[in-house]
Amino acid sequence: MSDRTKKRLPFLEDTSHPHSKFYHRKEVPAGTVLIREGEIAKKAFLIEKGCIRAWVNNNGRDITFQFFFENEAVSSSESFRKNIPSLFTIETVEPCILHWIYKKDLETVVEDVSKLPNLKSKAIISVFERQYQYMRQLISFVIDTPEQRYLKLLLEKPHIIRRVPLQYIATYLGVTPVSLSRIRKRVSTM
Amino acid sequence: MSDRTKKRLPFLEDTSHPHSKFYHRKEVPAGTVLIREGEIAKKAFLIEKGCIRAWVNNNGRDITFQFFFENEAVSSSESFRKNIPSLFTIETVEPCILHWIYKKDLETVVEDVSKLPNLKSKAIISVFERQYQYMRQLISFVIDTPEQRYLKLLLEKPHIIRRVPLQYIATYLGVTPVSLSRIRKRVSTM
DNA sequence: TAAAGTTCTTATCCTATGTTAATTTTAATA
DNA sequence: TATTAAAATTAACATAGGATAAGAACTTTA
Repeated sequence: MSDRTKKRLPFLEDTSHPHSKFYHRKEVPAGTVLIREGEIAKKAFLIEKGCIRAWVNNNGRDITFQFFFENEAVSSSESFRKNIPSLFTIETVEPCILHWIYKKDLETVVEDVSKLPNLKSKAIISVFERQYQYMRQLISFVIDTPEQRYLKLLLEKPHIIRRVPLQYIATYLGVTPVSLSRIRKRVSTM
Repeated sequence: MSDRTKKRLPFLEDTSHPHSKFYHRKEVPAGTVLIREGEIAKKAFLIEKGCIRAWVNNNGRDITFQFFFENEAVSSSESFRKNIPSLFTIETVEPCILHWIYKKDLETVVEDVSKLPNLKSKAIISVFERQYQYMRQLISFVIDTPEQRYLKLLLEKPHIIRRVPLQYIATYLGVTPVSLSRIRKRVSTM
């Protein structure tokens, strides 16, 4: 019997350790949804044991774009930081032992960042922003075709189309310049 | 004449402002390399004016995976943080006005993170780590075929292959389960 | 062990992209 | 403005991947 086909375990008692770094600990079965797409994340998780995936719904099919394993931290960081709906669902793939902390308990971290001297604060915030952009770009690669990525770029970031040579945009979209040229022709005659 | 086809400007004098957030300011022509793939980043940049791309060399061809514009911060953050060779080149697409700070001047930021209480430090470091993973995954999408991504996964993260059902791995690689099944067959008979 | 359900594989057909090369268009330089 | 160079488009061909459906293999449950 492989790890992932073990019988789903019942929830165990909460075995909180008030002095540990993460305050809550629980075993959950495979297939447990920790954060659901569209909801606002209230917890951040640390995986003691098990495997988790992050996925987005694309026309009714779930598209996985990230896996997490032991000793990795997992949360929908933009949702968590900004109180906005999560772009994706976080779900266990195997039965897991998880630690988590509630947003309110972690909030001091986020607040303190903004209290740092200006430059430091800016530096850390820019890392968060960059991460968010990378994630969105990655999700676009797993759910969209090159043509869809081009159309999104045209709609969402027209300044890139205007200011950047086609050859660079092509590779950015994951295709050759020749193919992007064909896509543009196809799109313009629609 | 479009922005990007303006004549390349000569380097101007350094107009440092000791009391500004970023200490150095310079105009550079289009096509200027700010950080070269394989070198260790010593500076972080802020774009006052212009456009920058990040690209990786793939068999002699450059593959762009990110653009940066006005008021965005740019650096090879892993190279910067860990003194390791940069995975990519950072190059101006248009003539740019840039501000930068040297690593040694910013080092207090990074150091201070590690002096934060344990949990805060861990949280911020995990954001850096996550960003690095997103970036690598993104680069893999722009430079590799699905088959190459599968082979890399097999080599670099065999635990994912072992522990995760094929249907999830397929979408993670950007293909359908049917296609991944074909790829596995193709690969196993080589 | 048998039955049912799920996951994975295989087959067919179609289409979009890669590759290479030639041509046209646009931009840079004298 | 003329010349040259670079970038973008187009054409032709080969191929990998998407969609759908059917079959095989594997798991779970009774």
